[in-house]
This record gives sequence, C-alpha cells and structure tokens, in this order.
Amino acid sequence: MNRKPALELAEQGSKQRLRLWLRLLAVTRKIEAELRERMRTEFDSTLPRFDVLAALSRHEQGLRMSALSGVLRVSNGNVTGIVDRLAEDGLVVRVPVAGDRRAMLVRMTARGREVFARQAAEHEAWIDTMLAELSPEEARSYAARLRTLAQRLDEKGIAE
Amino acid sequence: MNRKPALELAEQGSKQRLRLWLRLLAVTRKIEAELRERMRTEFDSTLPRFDVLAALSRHEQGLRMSALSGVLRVSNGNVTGIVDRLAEDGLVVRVPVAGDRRAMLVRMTARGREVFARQAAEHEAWIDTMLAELSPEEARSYAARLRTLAQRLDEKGIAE
DNA sequence: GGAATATATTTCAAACTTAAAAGATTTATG
DNA sequence: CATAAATCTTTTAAGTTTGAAATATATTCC
Repeated sequence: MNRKPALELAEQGSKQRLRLWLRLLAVTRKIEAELRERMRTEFDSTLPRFDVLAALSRHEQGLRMSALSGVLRVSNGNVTGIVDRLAEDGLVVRVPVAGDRRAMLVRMTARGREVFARQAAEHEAWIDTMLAELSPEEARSYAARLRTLAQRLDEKGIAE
Repeated sequence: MNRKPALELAEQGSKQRLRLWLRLLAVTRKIEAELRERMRTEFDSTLPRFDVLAALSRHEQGLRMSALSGVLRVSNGNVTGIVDRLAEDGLVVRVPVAGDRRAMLVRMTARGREVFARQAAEHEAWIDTMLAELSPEEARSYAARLRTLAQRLDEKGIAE
C-alpha cells in the first residue's frame, strides 16, 4: 500500500505546509495592499487607523490603551501613536478613568462614529468583491477551519 | 425552497466573507508574530531580512533591486534599506550590471548562503509545527484554492 | 545629435512596528 | 504605614513600510 519511507512522508507534509503558508501570506498581503491603497485614496486614512476605529466601534463605552493593544494584538507603544493621530483629527478622545490615574479610556467621538460607519461599509464591500470567488458556504467553512487552527495555536502558547 | 429575499442573501455572503477575512488576518498575524519572535531570539534577525535572503536563494545569479522589490511585492525604497543592512553584515553584495550603470545586481555571499540555509531549515520546521493541525492533504488542497483565489485577484488587477 | 521620455535606484518624510526602558500610580506585603 | 512588586501608559531607539521626489542613466524620436 504505502511504499514511502516515514521520513519522506514527513518531509512531504512539511513542504505542503510551507507552501500553504507562503500562499496564505501572498494572498493576505495582496488583499491588505489593496485595502491600504483604497483607504488612502478614498478616505485619506490607513489600515491601522481603521483597525483602531473598528475595535472602538465594538466597545461603545471605550477601551483602555492596554485593552486596545490587546484586542489588536499589537504593542502598547504602537497604539499610543495611532491614538495620538486619531485624537488630533477629532475621531477619538482620551478620557481619564475614575479611580485609576494611570489608565486612560479611549472612546470614539460622534465624528469618529460617522467616519467609521462610512469606511466600514466600503471596507466590507471591498472584501466581498475580492473574495467573490468563494461562495458564502465556502467562506463559512474556511472561517470555521481557521478558527480551530487559531485555537490550536493558542493552546501551543503561540502569539497569545 | 428558498424563502430568503435576494438582498438578505447577498448580505449574508458579504458577512461570511468579511468574517473569513478577519480570521485569515488573525491567523497570519499570529503566525508572523511567532516567526518574527523566533527569528529575533534564535538568529538575531528579522522577517524582512529572511524574505530577502529567501528570494535571493532562489536566484543564484542575483536579482536587480527592482526585481527584488517586485518578487517581494514591497516598494523599491523599502528594499534599499534592508539590502543596505544585509550588506553591512556581509550576507549580500551589490554588484554593478554590465551595460546598465543605473542598475545593481544583489547577490548572496557564501556567508549569506550559510546563514540562510540554517534559518530556512528552522523556519520550515516552525511552520510545520504551527500548521500541524492540517494534514498534508488538507494543506495541499487549501494551497491550491488560495492559488486560484490569487489568480482571480490578479485578473481583477488587484495588487498586481 | 539632442530633446523628450522612460527606467533603475536612492533619498526623503511620514507613519507604523517592536522591544525595552522610563514614569506614574496602584496593590500587595511585611 | 512603608516598601516592594505589579500595572498602565508613554517614550525611545532601531527597523520596516509606503508614496513621492530626486538622481542618474538609457532609450526613443524628431
């Protein structure tokens, strides 16, 4: 039945997984490049800014800086700069946290919510067009598989 | 049979694709974060440097700066800095192109090849571990699907 | 041949990113 | 209560990334 030596089979698996990783990277980079370009030309904005607004839009009451960097999975210092610039533009505000003078709550302003609503609608449409090749059912199935994979990665203590 | 209005169905597809995109992004970022961390701690290097070496390893004769940025799908100016630093470390060299004094060929040095060989072996093993959840056949099948998707994106003139 | 155009690379400014250090405040502990 | 440890945020240094401008060279076309 199976005439291939074990070592060779293992190598095969490794090569297939490496190839998958490279394709995954290529596709996500391609889509990200397109999203970045459109964010820039249509909204004079960037993906990191959009990501912060998206996170805040899911937390009406606001998020602490550390919670924000946790949700986005980027470093603390990173978020500081992005929130600085969003605040300059009046899309978010930093408000002190009662009872903890170390912490700051970041919240969207009314203008931030307006701006984000427009961007989010377009963003979803762009994704829908780019992934049109995949049927809704196929998309659902892949998303579920990726969810399992992400859980396994967490269990291994990866990028938790 | 199908009692849902067309608009609602389209919305569903859009939501599924958006969810897939968010999961795709989450998984690739998680894996990239882990790879970056390991590149840093085990090899005192970075992913962009590894990517450049990987591209050069597939082109023994060397690549022009523009070809390099084309293969990696990053901007010209970006590659300049990374190649500068790799050259400082003696892993690559820039050699003039006979007959075109504008162009430069970037080639790996012997030391560059040694360093890359060690890194590439580990890199493949890391990926293999992280994607162990997927069988070789599953990995192969997803890679093929992503290839089709990438082609569709190219046809749409996206990130070409 | 010479001007206009195109190509290859670098430089530049701005933003993003990380890891580590520093600053400020809070919580735990003896 | 006072000190130590922990937590929250910002700052810093180094590197990555982009898009656009600048430089240098090559090609095209009159």
